Amino acid sequence: MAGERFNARIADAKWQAAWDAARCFEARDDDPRPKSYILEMFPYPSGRIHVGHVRNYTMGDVLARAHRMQGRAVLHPMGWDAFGMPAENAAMARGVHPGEWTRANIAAMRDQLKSLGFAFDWSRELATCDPEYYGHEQALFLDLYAAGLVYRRESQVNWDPVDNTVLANEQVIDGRGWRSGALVERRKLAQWFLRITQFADELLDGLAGLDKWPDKVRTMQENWIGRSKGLRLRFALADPSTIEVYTTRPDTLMGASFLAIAPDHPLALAADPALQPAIAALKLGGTAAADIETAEKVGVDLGIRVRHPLDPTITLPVWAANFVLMDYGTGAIFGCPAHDQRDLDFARKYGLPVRRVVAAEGADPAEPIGTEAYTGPGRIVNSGPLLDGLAIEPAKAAVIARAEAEGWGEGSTVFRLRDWGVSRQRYWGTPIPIIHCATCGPQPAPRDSLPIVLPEDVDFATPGNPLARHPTWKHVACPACHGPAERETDTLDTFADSSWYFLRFASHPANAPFDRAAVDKWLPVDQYIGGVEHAILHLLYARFWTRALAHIGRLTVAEPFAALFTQGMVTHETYKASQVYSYTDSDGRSQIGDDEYWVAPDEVERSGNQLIESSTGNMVEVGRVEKMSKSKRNTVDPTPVIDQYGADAVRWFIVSDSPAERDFPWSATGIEGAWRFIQRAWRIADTVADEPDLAPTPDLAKAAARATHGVTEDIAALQFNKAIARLYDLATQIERAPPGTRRASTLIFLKLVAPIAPHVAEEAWERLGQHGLIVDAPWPQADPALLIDDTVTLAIQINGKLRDTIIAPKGLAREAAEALAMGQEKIVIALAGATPKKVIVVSDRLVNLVA
RNA sequence: GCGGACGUGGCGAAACCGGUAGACGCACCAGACUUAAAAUCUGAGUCCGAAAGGAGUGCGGGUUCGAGUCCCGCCGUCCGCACCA
Repeated sequence: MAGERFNARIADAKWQAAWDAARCFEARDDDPRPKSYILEMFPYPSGRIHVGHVRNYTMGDVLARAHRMQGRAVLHPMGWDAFGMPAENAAMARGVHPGEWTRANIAAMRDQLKSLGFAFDWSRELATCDPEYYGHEQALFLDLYAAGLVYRRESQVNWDPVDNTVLANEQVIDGRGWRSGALVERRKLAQWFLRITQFADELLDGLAGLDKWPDKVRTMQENWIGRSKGLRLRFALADPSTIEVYTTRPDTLMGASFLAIAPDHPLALAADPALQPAIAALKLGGTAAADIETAEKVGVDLGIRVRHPLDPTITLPVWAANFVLMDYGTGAIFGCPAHDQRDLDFARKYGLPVRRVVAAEGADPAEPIGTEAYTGPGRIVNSGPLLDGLAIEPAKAAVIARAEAEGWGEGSTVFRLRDWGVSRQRYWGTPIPIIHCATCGPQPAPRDSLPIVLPEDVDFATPGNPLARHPTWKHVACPACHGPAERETDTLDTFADSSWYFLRFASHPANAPFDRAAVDKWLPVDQYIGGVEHAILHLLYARFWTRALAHIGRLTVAEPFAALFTQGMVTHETYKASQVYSYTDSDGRSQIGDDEYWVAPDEVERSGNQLIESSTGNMVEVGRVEKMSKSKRNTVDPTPVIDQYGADAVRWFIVSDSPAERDFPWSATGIEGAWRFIQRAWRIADTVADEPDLAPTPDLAKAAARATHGVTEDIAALQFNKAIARLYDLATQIERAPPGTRRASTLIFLKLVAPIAPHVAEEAWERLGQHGLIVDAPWPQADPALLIDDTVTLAIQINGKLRDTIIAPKGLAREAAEALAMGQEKIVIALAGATPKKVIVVSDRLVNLVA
């Protein structure tokens, strides 16, 4: 195709077929070269690929392809996180079976991914909704069960009292069920838990070794696990019983003015029947932390009084309160309004006393607390001889020592981290392999009954879990007594599916979840890439499963992801149109109103210097650049863009400009710019192909070496935007070099481009008469001698302000640099005969004359 | 509410360890080529100012010969919060 434009449509298909035929991207377990496991977080098959996926997988692909050219054995797999709520929502809304919906989505999305030419090892593809996958997950669950890492207890869920169903947090909108609109309440249900807290110390301490993780993610996990030292103490009631409370601020104990317990605390349930309706009202609202924390703090005085452990003459009232949860700690707290904002708000609302017990250094201990709790440092005041005058930390120690000596409490380390509730009252998930028997209790399902497969004939006409109401599925014999029993109808949280998929990619035997030797070869993942929204839950759960499997002897590796990269979101301008209409108001007068609505990018067109909506001609205003979302209609489907510009332009654009960890604004003009560069890269090769092959000029050889060095570093650091800037530079240098001297540099250029834009690189490689595929070509090496410049530009400053620059030999001595600077005409004029008081010379950088 | 980040031209950004702010790209403008357009190439391009010069990295202070970078205090925006994935 000499002299013609690069035809992406033809080239994309041609080279994708060539890579397929050569099975380029299949990883071999017996490959002796150094391994590189590159993994992007696998997608939920929601229907279509969105540009966020394209960004994520392009980043991983560039790295995988570069590593491959650098001579490593690369494992770069892809699969589907295929269980989840949207499939059931589709089933309810459209009557399609979740499995059918999911598999159709997978087929469509796989085609889309293939059209982008990603170097995936498709032979290892998996979908978590396949019994071949989730059966092994059930086996692993039984292993954890046998190791004592699984247990069952009651826990709160969002309950919709109209639909009689459990709601996910996202299905609770402003405290109401999303379908019924009923006020949601918190209700208790027996549920399965994984004992992640047993690994709390390990998971926390293990973060220190993850030096290739972003600091922010490690900090978030640290705070999430939240190891703290505090005091578990008991307040005595009038009768011999006690209420147990946990606090991280035992130093403020003398500031306690009330106790608050969860509305479902045994004492609250045992309170005066007349109070029960008020107590029940405290359970309204969702279980999400943000809902609970931001809801108005309300409570009910239970009429119970407890004695203060440090001063038995003080009695404190016990309240039931909506912000205390039975699931956290002991389900009871002591309120110290002076030094905790939430307690202060509560105390002010109900007229409870506020007693300052901490004062800043030098501040008046009698200074009353206003509307803001004091949480800063200082000394203990108003707390009696035991504590007054102590700093906070010694005061904590003193209270703990006293509690332990007198037997009413003990110091303890607690974690913010709670055990992982994995039960979901839903159909489209991995069935929990447990059988409930009225006589024997819960029994693990027999190994030879795995996989326990989901029934296909289910109905979604009514809310609730279709597994529970299926006529036959749950009825089985008890494995112990063989009497009639019932299967667990809860399914596993989909986070369980994504907690070990990276092991199954490394090794996928039919008769076991994975093979240890193969996993040991490939793990840990050398580079994991995904959205920062997974910084806590998914990454913590995956770390936990890996550690738990190592703990029970199934694995050697303890940490699954050696390096983590969290990429930013793809954003787009939003567009709003307005529709003017007239109506008659309640007084019978005619009025003009206007409705604003969102317009999709492909419905916006330019008309003069005005934007209009194509279908209606309504005026369109450009709104903020925001995360792509269906509600704002600012999403872009990559497929038409690939059809128009080709895979390379899309890949090039999506990793250009914005640093990978930051948000990336997609724009129609941006993709055109990328497309122009792909054409330019082809044009360079096409032109150079017909030229003789003479030695490059020194300048071009240097430019190619600099680009090689820089691009290699930039790709390794996932700084694709910088690599791309260098490639633009090198393209310019090649274009400006004398014809006939640029063949070698062009070949280097193409190799450097290949990981990002592999199709045009192959086409150009072939045009230049090279044998074999460029994906198999070795990565270029930069000659270190070419990276060194013999001249530098020195900045000359007066009082730190730039006055001139000079080109000087590299490594110039400070006296010579100073003399050179002082001799410059601009400097002589600026100094006007004055002698600098001081001269600062930074070698090969600048001379600063301080006047 | 709690936790974590981010903030540099019209826009996306770059700036090694505190040392020439704005590389590279997008958009825009001017020019070349063309009968014309597209494509391509060349150039201008932070702001104020005619220029000399001055100001300038969210805002206010500080450290330093020198601050986008370090410190203190604000403001704004975004993300996560355990049943969304």
